[in-house]
Amino acid sequence: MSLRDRKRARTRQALIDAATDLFERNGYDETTIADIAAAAEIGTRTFFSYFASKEELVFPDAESRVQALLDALANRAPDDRPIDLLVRVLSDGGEVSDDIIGKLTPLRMRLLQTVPAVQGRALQIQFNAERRIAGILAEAFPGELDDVTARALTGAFAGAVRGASQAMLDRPGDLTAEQRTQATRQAIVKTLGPLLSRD
Amino acid sequence: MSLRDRKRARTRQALIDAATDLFERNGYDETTIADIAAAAEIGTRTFFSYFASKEELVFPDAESRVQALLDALANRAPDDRPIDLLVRVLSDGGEVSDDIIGKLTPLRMRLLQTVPAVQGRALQIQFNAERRIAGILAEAFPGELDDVTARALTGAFAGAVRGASQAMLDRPGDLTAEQRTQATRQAIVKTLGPLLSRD
DNA sequence: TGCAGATTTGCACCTAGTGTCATAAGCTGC
DNA sequence: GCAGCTTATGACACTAGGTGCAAATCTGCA
Repeated sequence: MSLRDRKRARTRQALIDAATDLFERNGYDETTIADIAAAAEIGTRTFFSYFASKEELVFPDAESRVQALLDALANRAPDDRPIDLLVRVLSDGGEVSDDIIGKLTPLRMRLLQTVPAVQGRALQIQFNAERRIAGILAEAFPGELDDVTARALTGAFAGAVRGASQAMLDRPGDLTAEQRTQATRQAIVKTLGPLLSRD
Repeated sequence: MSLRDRKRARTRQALIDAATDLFERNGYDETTIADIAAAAEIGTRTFFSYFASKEELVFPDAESRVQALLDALANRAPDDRPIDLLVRVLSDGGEVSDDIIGKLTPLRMRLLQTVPAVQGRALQIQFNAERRIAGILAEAFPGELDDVTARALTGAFAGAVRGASQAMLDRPGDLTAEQRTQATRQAIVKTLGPLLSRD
């Protein structure tokens, strides 16, 4: 990794850290890009060579996460059905704890529920991921799964996960992450059970 | 309906028409709100008392459509399961041809595929609708369906419909609306079949 | 060291969107 | 049909996100 790349990575991380901090302290809408850039000690204009918009800051590793999902789709057991792959790859709510549960993850949860722009962007990212996942799925099961059906299946599964997760977040009370995951999983099984069981 | 209301409705429609026209002729991004307001002969500031943003122009009847779906959920047969309600209410792709297939509907399709902001907003609208539908569903089947499961089920169905519809749109070729609907329906049945069949 | 290519950044500019406020228009009771 | 209230309108000023451009700066490499 060249000096250039290392420096760039450092600046990028500095932006994420600065933004996380400012969002938490002053709120998302109240924090301007100029603020963030200043905190990371770069020019305002330069910000946009790192992130295309303020929302992107909340999903800094979106692409690598999606890529990880796609890669995970590659290794499959001989008797895997499409749904088995989806379960294995997406069952943990799509929330692969890629980052080491830094300060950003809980913040993101909060912003998802409070800032429309962030929610919209998240849905878009997930939607695009679904498209790519379905593409791979259709490729992996030629004959068995045409692209429209693959898309429907992926959408159904992702929709169930998203719905259950969201409902859990809406539900008040002090539940541990463990409990939430468990309840989410249970709701999905209850919903899609017939699709999951063999024969 | 008072003169005030009629006038307001007329202005609102004028804005939609003007926007539709301008979007079609010059493109979405190239059309400014000032342009639209000028074409509808109102002040730029006044635009925002009719629509909160440019995207909203593309979904002028979103709220009434969702409301129609929610109302449709009310009349159910004695032996309807939750999934039966969802099928009946959402199976036509959520695309109730409420407006008389004016120029806006095909334009919306195009914008959905080309303008990220529009796509994001559409997903948000659908997502919120899912929340409300799930709420009604959970209420309608107490004991049987807790709110998390209701959300998962609604998400799954809506996700399947959305996925299949999107895949159909991605698919090139000159298919009639009829053919598309048919293929979409078929993919959904193929995907969710086990959930739909009784016992 | 010196050059080529990439990065940074200031500057000017455009558009979306909001707050404020004076004015105009519609409504309601008499 | 008029007085008084409410609501809609639009002008003005302003903030913030975002882009294009060109000069300045930095890095990689010979």
